[in-house]
Amino acid sequence: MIRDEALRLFAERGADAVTVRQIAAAAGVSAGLVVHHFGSKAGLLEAVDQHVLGLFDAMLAELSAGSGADPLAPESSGSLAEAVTRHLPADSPIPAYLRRLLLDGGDAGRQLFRRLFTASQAALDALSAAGLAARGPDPLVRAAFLMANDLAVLLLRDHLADVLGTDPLSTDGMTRWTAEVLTVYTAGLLPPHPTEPEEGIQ
Amino acid sequence: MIRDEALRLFAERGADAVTVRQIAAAAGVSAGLVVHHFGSKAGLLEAVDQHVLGLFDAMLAELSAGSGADPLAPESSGSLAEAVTRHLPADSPIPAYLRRLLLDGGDAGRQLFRRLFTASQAALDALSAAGLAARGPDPLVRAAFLMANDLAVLLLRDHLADVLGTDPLSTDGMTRWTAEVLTVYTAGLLPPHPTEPEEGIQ
DNA sequence: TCAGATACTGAACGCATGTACAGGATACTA
DNA sequence: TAGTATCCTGTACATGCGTTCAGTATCTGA
Repeated sequence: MIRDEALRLFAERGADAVTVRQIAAAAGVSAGLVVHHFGSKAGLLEAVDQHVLGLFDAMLAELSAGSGADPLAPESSGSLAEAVTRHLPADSPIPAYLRRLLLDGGDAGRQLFRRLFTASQAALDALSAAGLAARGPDPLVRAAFLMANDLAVLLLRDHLADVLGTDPLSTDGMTRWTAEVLTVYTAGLLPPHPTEPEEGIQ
Repeated sequence: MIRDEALRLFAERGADAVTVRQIAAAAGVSAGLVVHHFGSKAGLLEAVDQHVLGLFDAMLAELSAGSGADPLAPESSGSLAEAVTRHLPADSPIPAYLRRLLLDGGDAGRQLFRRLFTASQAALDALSAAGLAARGPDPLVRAAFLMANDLAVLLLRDHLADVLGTDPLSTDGMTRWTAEVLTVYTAGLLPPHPTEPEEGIQ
């Protein structure tokens, strides 16, 4: 499928760096056909954007539905990264495309971010209502902070994998990351007992 | 100066989306001169990369030196965003360029990220030694988490400004953001008293 | 069977790009 | 004042881009 190959290449290199001819070659067709089906490269890009936004909406819906069912599970803190890891194969181009969408994507990116922010606010409110978290002195900023922390994993995936030695979106890496994040969110950064020294790890 | 105009345009639109002719026009010279001075567009890009990396190193050095002097100050938690805000004019293209460097920049980006990660580890160690934070069960991940949270402000600046109504790298926005982050890092997300309901704000 | 829609190709076009180059202007040295 | 290095311009060129288009194959329905 032309659109899937375009999605993969756009995610990998960015839409500007990919030529219509490369997409056509990857899909095993001629460049003319790509334009014939989508009108133009911009049309193709928009089709891919809409496709990914659709997938994402489905994921987000399932995520918030799931958190209603079991708000005590760690993933109900609204972790997009975890939802991505759980619903998508390890080599899916979707995470990278979401990244591009948030960073380059003009209007689609803003739409996506706003939807995420609303979801993050709702998640924080739900946790607060359940007594599992406080909305804090500045709930808007707290919701944004939690969302930004979550997105950072997506945006910095490659760099983090580089320094940590584990892809943070793999099952193992996610577990490791989530455990640490949960520790901080539960008790903050402070040591449990100020007089008792920490064990030195690494 | 040609290099400064290139820096500004690269930061704004990304290196690939800027032409040598645009840079030349912005600097008030001919396209030929740009190539004459820097050999090629790639050479210019490398020169700008090195320039920004140099500026950044100076900032990082001053940051860690400052944290040694007063490790109790909020900014000594190693906040890159705050260092950027403090040392650079509000309309500086440097934050946006750092963003591009981390996201697109191949080798320079990786270098930058590694340097940041090392600094983050050192900051966490220093805070731990001072009894102000724990290295946690997985210090590597904790250092990465703190750094990623910090970088997220840089990477998502525009989107955050959009939903919050304040540029998080402005003085006001930074104050607001830092206060909330410090609250979470100090006490976690949990409400101070489980039975006592939160005040509803917003 | 046959007409018409649809899928598809390959060549061509205009355009913008990075770069090369020949030469003009300017400044510095002797 | 003459020579020379440096700064700088405008033109030109090859390349690769998105897109157009005429034409061919393949499928669909009556």
